[in-house]
Amino acid sequence: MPPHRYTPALAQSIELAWQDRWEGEGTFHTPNPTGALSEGFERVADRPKAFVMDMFPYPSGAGLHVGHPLGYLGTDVTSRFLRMDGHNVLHPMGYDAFGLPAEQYAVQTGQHPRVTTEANIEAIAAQLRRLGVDHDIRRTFATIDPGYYKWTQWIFTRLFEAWFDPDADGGRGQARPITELVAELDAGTRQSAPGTLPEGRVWAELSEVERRQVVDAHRLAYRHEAPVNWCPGLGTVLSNEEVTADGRSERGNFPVFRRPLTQWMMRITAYAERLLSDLDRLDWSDSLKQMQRNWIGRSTGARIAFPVGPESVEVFTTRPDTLFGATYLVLAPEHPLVEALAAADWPDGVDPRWTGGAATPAEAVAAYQRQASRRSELDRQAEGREKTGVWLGATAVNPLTGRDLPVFIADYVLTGYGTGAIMAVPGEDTRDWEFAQAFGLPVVRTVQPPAAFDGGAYTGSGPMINSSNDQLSLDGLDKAGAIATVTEWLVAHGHGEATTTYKLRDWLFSRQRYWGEPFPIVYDSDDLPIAVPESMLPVLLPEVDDYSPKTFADDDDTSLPEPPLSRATEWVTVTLDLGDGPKTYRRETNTMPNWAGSCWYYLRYLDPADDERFVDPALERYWMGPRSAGDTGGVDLYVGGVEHAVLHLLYARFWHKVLFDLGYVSSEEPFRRLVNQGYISAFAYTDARRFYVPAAEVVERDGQFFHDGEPVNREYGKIGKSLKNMVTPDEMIEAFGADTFRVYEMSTGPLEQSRPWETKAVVGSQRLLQRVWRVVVDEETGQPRVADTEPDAGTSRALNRAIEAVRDGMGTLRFNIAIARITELTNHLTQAFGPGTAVPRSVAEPLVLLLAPLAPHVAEEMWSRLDHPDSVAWAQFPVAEQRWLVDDTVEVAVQVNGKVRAQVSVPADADAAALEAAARADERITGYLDGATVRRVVVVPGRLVNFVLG
RNA sequence: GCGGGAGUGGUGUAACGGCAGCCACGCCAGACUUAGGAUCUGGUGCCUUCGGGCGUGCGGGUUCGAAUCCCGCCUCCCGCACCA
Repeated sequence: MPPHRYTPALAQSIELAWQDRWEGEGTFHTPNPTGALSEGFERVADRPKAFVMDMFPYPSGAGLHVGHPLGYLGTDVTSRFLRMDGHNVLHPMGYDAFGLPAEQYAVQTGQHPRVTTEANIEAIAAQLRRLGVDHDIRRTFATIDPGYYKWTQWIFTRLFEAWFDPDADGGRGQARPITELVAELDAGTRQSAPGTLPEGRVWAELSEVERRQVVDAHRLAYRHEAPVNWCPGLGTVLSNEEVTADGRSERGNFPVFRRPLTQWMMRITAYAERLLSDLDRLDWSDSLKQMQRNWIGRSTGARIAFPVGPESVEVFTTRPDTLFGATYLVLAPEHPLVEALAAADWPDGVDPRWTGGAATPAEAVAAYQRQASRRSELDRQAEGREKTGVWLGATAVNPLTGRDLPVFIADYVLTGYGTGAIMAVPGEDTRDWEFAQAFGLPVVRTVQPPAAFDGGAYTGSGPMINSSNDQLSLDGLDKAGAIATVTEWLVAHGHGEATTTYKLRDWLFSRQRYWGEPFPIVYDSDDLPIAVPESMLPVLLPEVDDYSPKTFADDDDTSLPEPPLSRATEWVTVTLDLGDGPKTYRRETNTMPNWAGSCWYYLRYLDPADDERFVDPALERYWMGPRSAGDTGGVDLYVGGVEHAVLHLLYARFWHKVLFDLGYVSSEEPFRRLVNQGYISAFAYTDARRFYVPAAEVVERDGQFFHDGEPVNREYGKIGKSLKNMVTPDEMIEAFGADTFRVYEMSTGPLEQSRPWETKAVVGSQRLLQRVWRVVVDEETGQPRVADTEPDAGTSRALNRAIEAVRDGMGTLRFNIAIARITELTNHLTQAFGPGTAVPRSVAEPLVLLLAPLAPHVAEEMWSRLDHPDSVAWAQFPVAEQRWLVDDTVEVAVQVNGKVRAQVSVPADADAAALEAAARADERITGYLDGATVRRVVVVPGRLVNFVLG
């Protein structure tokens, strides 16, 4: 074998050497325009900035498999390309390190979570370094660093010290400091939000404590008692986003129960409209935007009040047009008016289906409420959609028909959505139809179904029928017209109003776990919360003897949360001087959810060591600020998994908008462009007993698969230990080198696309790098085999076409295209400049530059051997010369009736007439045209000629 | 059920409405070799009577021309799911 062949061993020694040099020289240090990291900024001052980021990893301890680096490599290639193409590029990395998995792993191993977490971080950092990524490691931090979570706590205090003014910013709504609310309440220029004042009281006459309670109820971070998701198996409560559709925890898959508890909430619902409408301004995939839209769940309709005796029940409906068809009302079992509305006795002759077998309405209600509260979401699912409920013994009145409407409670109406009460229209709603069938309730159709329709509820469109009284007629109108007409009537007569509701709920923010940010909150002698002042931050997580949370049997729904910090009694009770002398306070013992740390980490990369503020505003403007009027600003490219569609990405957008409203950031959105990288899966194999066998040991013969000579069955799935198809980057780097691994991962498809892993195909990428190496370096001497000769025209064309296509592939994250064009160029050079023929330097150098973002180590080595002392990372990326992108002559297809029958070679600038003449001159074409009538000739210069025969 | 996305060789994929399958894996053949899981060269959609014919999930449509645009199906993937 030649002594200087690009073998895995040579690749590895090149890679390790360059990784050391990059670190030693600070090659990837990104200068800030100002402040501590501004050294060297003058070098890049005239460059446009580019902020490229990955969703930072959670250091789990399970180790990386070959799927994990895909996104990291995608941003790395992009970042390196942009740097070479003249940008000041910021490509940082950090670690999301608080949270349940680290804590649970620590519980298993008996180690403090910090110890295991830091070991895991170190392992991932080493793997990332070995991949050759160009992170500016001076900016790396973990969310568990006190210097970081100090500012997470500080941002929490900003949310605590703010309220949402729905009238601000021209009715769009905006966060404002809470002190301004107090001032307006004191001045009498503002009424407190509905439901926040004690019944029948006014602000001016409240006691100091009562006033504080009213103010607390307005805060963006507030305490609230409500049914929450209690997960005994984890010993903590969870947010809606952390509970799966079948009522289990996303982490750990434990059952979740609804229990009323007092918890910290974040008023994300105040931002529902802005979170929804600003999606239109973001460069995100349609599917991701749609997921957020669905989660926010905006629907427009009307609130309608139905009198029930002395009370009034308000319902929300998106179909006020069907009001003439409303034949009963249903309240959620937990609706606050249920007890007040329940009648004392059943009337004579009550339908037995309506009573639940109880002697009185009150008993029926109590029994049904108990049953509903005990049922977990999972049980409801398991029972299917059979409708249950009981009658309250009360009736409402339909404001349009005057008809009596029996009022039921049923668990198919949810407390949390709309008003927790509905008007039931069995003619046009499937759920109401099912309930009406089960309870023998009348059906009135108000939308004319098609003649052939013979189903139950008709949910399609059609003209209104049966919808008139002496004041109003909707008959014959379409849906939109009927909604407008009836809403106008309801408003005019005081029965209701047009309104919008959202599925989005406020974000449950407290967790009863140890391994999270402590709340920067203390309680005074009135048991009311006070924010810890900035000067006393961070509130450090105390050392405790037992950091594991108290967990319970998975299904123990009677258990109550018990935060581990509550057992740190010396920490909980604290004496502080908050401005009125030293007093004793009690610390909040909940911790924040692990989403808190990832809500703002992108900002901290900009100014990682700042102890005076969470980020220097000048740095935020430089890296994140809007570029033009109407631009949201934000990170220029954010790459990560789609699993964060409604968790991290919604929470981070919410915090960012609050920071924007309060004037701390200039950008309106955190992530201007977002791409979800695909997943890498792999084949797995099962033997006759259906057990998985190690995939690496399976051989293929004639389309069949064998393990130890026995036939096995091929499956496809997630890479991991359980399917015995684990492949790690370390193995691949060991066998091929990091550059080959990088090129292979990038060559298998566009970044967004999921793809299978195929180890045997990696050799193709290795061959490519070997061919490039052989084009540039003499395998016998190790010297460059270039000369200052002029390339021929064909080579120049091949080079410039490759440059053009590689640039396009880099910009659109289709690195597979870039690699295919580099391969073509390399193959051309291999053929054109065989052994003994020097390669023109003006071609070899651009080839190395094109390859540099994808295979940076071998590119550095070749660049160096081509006598360039400086890193290729800062070399100028090639720009195509236009004159080589157009051919002198082109091959044009000649079609007859749309079928290609010949090729003719013509000058590239031949006009339509010349092209047609050339086509007619081809003897195969004359054969077709002889004796036929040419009805039409379509000529597209440079592309084709099509003769349409009659 | 609702919403979103995708269906192209044995495989991963590529094609401004204009020559379908670039590039790679695999496979076949050859060269160089003591040897090859190295390297290089050539071939490789299917059928074929060697003229050609057929081919982008299925069926229609628009167009001189459709993988691409439109309509209706089918299949797969993802998200949501008693949200009024």
